Amino acid sequence: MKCDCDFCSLKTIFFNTINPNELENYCNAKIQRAYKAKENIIKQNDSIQEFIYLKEGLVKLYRDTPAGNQIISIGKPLDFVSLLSVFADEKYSYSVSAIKDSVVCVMNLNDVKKLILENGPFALRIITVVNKATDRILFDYLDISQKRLYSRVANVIIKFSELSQNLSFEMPISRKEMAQLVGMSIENVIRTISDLRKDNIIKVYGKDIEILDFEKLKHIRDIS
Amino acid sequence: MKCDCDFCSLKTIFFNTINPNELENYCNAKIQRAYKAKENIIKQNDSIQEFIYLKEGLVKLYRDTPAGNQIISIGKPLDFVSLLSVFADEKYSYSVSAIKDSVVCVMNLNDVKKLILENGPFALRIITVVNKATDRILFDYLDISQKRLYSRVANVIIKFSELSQNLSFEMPISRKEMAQLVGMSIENVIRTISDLRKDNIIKVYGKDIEILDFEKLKHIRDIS
DNA sequence: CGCGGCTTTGATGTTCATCAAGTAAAGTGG
DNA sequence: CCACTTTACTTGATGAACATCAAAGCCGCG
Repeated sequence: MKCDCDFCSLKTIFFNTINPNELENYCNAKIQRAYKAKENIIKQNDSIQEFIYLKEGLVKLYRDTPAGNQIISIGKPLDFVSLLSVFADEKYSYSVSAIKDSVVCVMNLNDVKKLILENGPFALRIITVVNKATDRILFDYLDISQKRLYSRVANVIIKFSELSQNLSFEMPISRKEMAQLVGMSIENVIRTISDLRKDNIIKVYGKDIEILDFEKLKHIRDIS
Repeated sequence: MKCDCDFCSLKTIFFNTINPNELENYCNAKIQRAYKAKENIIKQNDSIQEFIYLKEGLVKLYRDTPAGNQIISIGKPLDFVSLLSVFADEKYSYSVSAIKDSVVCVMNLNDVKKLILENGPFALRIITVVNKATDRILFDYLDISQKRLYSRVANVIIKFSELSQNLSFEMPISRKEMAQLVGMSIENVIRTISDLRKDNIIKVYGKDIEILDFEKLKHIRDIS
């Protein structure tokens, strides 16, 4: 299934550096793939052949480690999926799977490399975008590693609230995944959520969460 | 002070993509700077104007946070110093200072960007190198965040031993800096070093460390 | 010499993981 | 559609890992 570049919101991310007649070629080479929730998009140790970005849905980037799964990042629409190590490595050092039903756009990595070789503005654009994305992941990680459970959980709740653009939203990941994301045990994640509920900062009905006191929640995220 | 490109070992890192007559121009635009130990090379929030890499010495990349200094990475010769966010951001989000007396090579960032625009192979090369470096930092961080104090300290000792290419070496950073690097308290870092000494895995005379049982130390690094 | 910073050790308390046990929810086969 | 199984979620109790506090020794430096 080819994607229709004229209506693809992703085009502007980097294709505005390509002249219109060239663009046609790349659009024809680009394909879309749809995934159901929980399906695997990339598997750790797969060889990197494609350049992938997320058009619709929600995905998680995670590593399989001896200590269990570790979630590196949550990917939103317009994020790159084959983000890290695309140009750095031969193999993926992480997996990607769909949290919600998702649609990705795929280009052959060699085509992208060819573009970098031939098109200076495109090269500069992609360096900027990829670096920005990797930086965000690294600094987010540096930030939370200094914080305690309470702040980490508050951080996750705020992020997903912002993602849904609503104070009342459905948490798209399980408690277990929240634990893997903040690097703590399931039980303590749940306990912290319960504490926030008891303090009337949030309301909880299973996966449905409503933020009652956003200022207090932000304060909890930022302290210590 | 200009650097003599013919004898600069850094030339091959990325300048092999530039043709010899062009090279002369860039070499002339490139300058060297020397720093004494503890001097600041980059300050957090400085505007990013230069592309810097380390020719000699040893540096630390760190952030000033409300919870104190946090060391992100140790930079070795041939590492990029203006590593992260060079192309992603306007301002440095971290500081760099010399641990040992150091020499850096500096290019104007606009010159590098111009090279990317005009020289495809150079662009591809620099994407690869920068990404590889950032990836290493991120994945190192993901690794140690799953490990306990014992393993983290073992990890640091091994890294500096490998850096000096000797089982017996002088730890170039203070205990405090070790604590900032592994994200734990000074006291517990010291306690762990003492434990390793008591177990006859290392010998310690202040900053001088000798690894007695390298296999056991690697095992401690890798468990949990 | 004395001051401040770095290092070290012990004692104490906090934060968190783990274990155990139970409830709710969601899938599964008859 | 219901018994059955499995998986997700929740709470409490306990112990391990780690931070913090306190005190003392060491070393360099003005």
